[in-house]
Amino acid sequence: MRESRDRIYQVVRKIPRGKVATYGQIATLAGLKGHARQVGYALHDLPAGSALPWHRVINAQGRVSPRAEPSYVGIQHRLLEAEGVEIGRGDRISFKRFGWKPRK
DNA sequence: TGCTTGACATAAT
DNA sequence: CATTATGCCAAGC
Repeated sequence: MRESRDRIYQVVRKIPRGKVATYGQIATLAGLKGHARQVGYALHDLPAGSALPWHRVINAQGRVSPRAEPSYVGIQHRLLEAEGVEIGRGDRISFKRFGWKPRK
């Protein structure tokens, strides 16, 4: 559904620079609680060249979700590092430091 | 209309 | 800490 997708985009756009959020969080904030997968769907449908910070959206394990194209994972890592997000060993990100805390 | 799939999440092993 | 199993819900076919 495009409406849900728009809502997801709206939330993703709110992620501050240098922070990351999980799909579950995005889904909840978008009012689609429990539809974490739809978030991934929406992002997959996201056209390349979009100004949406999709790279700030990761899974609950603190890692970049493996995509069809492995190359994009590296790109995402680079984008995150460029924003000040440190990626530890095993491509892990500390939510303790870089987790986005949205206000209810 | 019904089965399969998926940029997920959480718990168990 | 890595892998597996199960639950979840919507979109594709």
